[in-house]
Amino acid sequence: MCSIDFNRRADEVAPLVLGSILWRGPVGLRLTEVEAYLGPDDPASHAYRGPRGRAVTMFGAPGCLYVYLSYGVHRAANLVCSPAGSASAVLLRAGEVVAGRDLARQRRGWDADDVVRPDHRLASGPGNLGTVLGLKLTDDGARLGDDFVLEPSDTPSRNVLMGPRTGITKAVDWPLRFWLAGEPSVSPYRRSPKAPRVAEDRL
DNA sequence: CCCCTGATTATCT
DNA sequence: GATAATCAGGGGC
Repeated sequence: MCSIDFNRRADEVAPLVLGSILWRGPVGLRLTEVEAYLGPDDPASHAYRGPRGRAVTMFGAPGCLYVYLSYGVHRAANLVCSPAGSASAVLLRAGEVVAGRDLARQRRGWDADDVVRPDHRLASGPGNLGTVLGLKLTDDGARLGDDFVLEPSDTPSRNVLMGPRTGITKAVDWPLRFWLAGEPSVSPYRRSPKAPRVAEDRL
């Protein structure tokens, strides 16, 4: 098991973090779906317009958490990549709860024995993943190795698939979404209803 | 299964 | 004022 080099760009880091376990207290999450955002080069990235507002964190130290408020409701987490001063990040989209199941279900407001809501949906989607980890906006900028710990998988994942990112309206066809084949926590691809119908926004 | 909508707030135009 | 790296729930087929 070698630790992950977050000085690399997010599209290189993204497939490597799949299968590793993100710990936050008693909750352990095996990452099954992520997306790369490439900073100033990427019109879909929060860092597209430089180190301003919430995007400042993305230009900070690699290996930190970038937490933002999504649609005014959810908290989503990224792993900051690229050397400080530049910016890219890996958005955590889904994971499998491998520890702390009771607390995870409690944070989702799910009864422990609710059959209609299976465990594999606990951390499916960026907002749900953030809820399961108990993310707060004050976690923005947190460094891995303290409150949050990333435990790399001992063997590189060999069942990584790649495709377009979901829910965005710019650069919609860039293949920067990575996931593990056959994982039930991975949600089916959904193109944004507002996305252009032709790929007219490629560079 | 698919499509549509409301909720809620930081950021951008 | 509009949009957004979302989610849950509803109605229709």
